[in-house]
Amino acid sequence: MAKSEQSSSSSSMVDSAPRPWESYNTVYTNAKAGMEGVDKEKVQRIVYEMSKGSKYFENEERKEAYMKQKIENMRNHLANLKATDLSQYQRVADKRIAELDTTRDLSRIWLHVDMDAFYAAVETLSNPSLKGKPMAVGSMSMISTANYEARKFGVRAAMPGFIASKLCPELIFVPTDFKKYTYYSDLTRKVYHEYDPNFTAASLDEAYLDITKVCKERDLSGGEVAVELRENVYKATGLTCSAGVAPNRLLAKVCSDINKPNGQFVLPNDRVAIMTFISSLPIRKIGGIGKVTEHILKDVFEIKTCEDLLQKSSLLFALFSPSSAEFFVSVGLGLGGTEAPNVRSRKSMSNERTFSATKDEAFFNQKLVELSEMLSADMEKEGLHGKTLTLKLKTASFEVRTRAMTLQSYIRSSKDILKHASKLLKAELPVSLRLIGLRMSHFNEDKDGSLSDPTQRTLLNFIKSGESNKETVVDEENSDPCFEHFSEIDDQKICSLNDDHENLQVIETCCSDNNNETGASSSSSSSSSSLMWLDDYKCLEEESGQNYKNLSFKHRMMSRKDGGVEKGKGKKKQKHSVTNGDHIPIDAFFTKRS
DNA sequence: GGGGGATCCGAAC
DNA sequence: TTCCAGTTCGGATCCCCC
Repeated sequence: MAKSEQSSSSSSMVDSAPRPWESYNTVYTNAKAGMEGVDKEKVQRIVYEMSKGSKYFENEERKEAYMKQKIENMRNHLANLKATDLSQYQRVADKRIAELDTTRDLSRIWLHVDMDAFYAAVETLSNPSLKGKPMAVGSMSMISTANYEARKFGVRAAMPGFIASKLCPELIFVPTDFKKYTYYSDLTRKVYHEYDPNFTAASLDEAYLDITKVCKERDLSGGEVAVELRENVYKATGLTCSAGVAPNRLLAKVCSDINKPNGQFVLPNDRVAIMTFISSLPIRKIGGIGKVTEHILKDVFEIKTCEDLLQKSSLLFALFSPSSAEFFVSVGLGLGGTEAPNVRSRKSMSNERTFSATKDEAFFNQKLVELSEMLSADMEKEGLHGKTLTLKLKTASFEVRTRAMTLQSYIRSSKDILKHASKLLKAELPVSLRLIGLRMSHFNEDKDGSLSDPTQRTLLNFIKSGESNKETVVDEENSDPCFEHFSEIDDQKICSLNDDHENLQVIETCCSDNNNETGASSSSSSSSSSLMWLDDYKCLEEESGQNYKNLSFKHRMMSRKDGGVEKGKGKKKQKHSVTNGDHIPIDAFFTKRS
């Protein structure tokens, strides 16, 4: 454990000296595997002190103020809700929760594999002298990943190297070598293929496998398959990985993080076990809930765990869009994707480069030439032509701007890209920039003019179209982009057409059953003790000292007195006034400042 | 009023 | 000393045009 040599640790600090770093929340202070026991306050202080006064810091402050305003607006809106509105939203929420719960599929066994500190592990493999030493892959400006020795100092991915270096002066930097990582990634994928030929690679070091079939055929449990697969990955690569086994992908992903590194966790295909597991799970553990969403849910609704998402469901339906609210409650129910995900077609392709801030237009033009050539080459590799070109700029003050144009015809050549990109850039001059990027979207594949895989059409599109036999090329513009999180929910919409719902009772009964049931079991220990999450760390139920089992829906938020809702005023048009029954989309709470 | 383009934000790795 | 990435995708709103 890294010891703080200057100030004492947060637990023993009792003086009232100002500690401004406490409110400087960066992603670096969020717990990540291997970072248990890190002196969070020390990390926060160092990051704060090294960032203070920089343009980056000023931009972070702007973003923070923006988020605070948004939270304030949401609170105001919450206060304006009438009791009648709330009970209406409660009915909507309860109905939806009951519908979602009836569509739960416990028939599949999903496995999520995650290589341990992948880039760092590969580098150590090719240079064993790095073993046991704190090491990061990346440069002084940015780190891609850090090994577990470095994480003990608070060093982690996406942290600038100079800050990491301050946190851990002995830190060894190794430049990134994607060729190497791709080679090892391919080796792991060969192993995955043996267990599920249709596995989904989420990145170079992560994959989802449906192991239902292999479990059945070989009469093995999910945990046994995971053990074997991890051994085979190790044999093939010399690298360790962690695995999570669960009835759906969302839960499998959460599970793979529990016993990292070189461990695994199995969540049984049992409703009670799932509800118990999910109930005390911090919302930030869920893929799709990041820093901002976590902040909003905590500050506005006092939602910290997935159980809270169910208990505050009426408020979520009142203040978020239906799709967001549905996502939140489905998380509260422990639902996730169980069908093999559709093969997705590429939506966009981009590249961008950061450099020292400058106003040099000749330099900008040179960058545009390079980016155009790179983009053109990448598009050629995949046989794509694009119609919409987006120029991305980051100013010296870290403000991000995008400027897009949709052309009459599809283009690919670097000459064409450059011509249009230059036009877009010209309109922004003069400007001091630190990044330029180009993105192409709205593709037309040039192989045969159709999408390569007709199954790319999402179920939602299918349902929405109301046509079951349409064989024409999918119109990408009409496809709903939200199937990533909601595909399973969308599936469920098909069977959620009846209006008479007493199903809530079912949930309450089942949840109260939790009182006497075990939640989850670790494959290593086969322990039947319930797992609790406290302050981002897991512990046994007995350790928590909290009663987490009450999933009752009785705790309803009381409506508060009406108050003025300040609407966003900014570049964009103001939203229409709030009317009864209308949800407020999240961005409506923004008060945009240029 | 709806569709689609433009823009921005959030998230993940 | 160094001084905060790159890529991709989805959600949502605004705005213009038909």
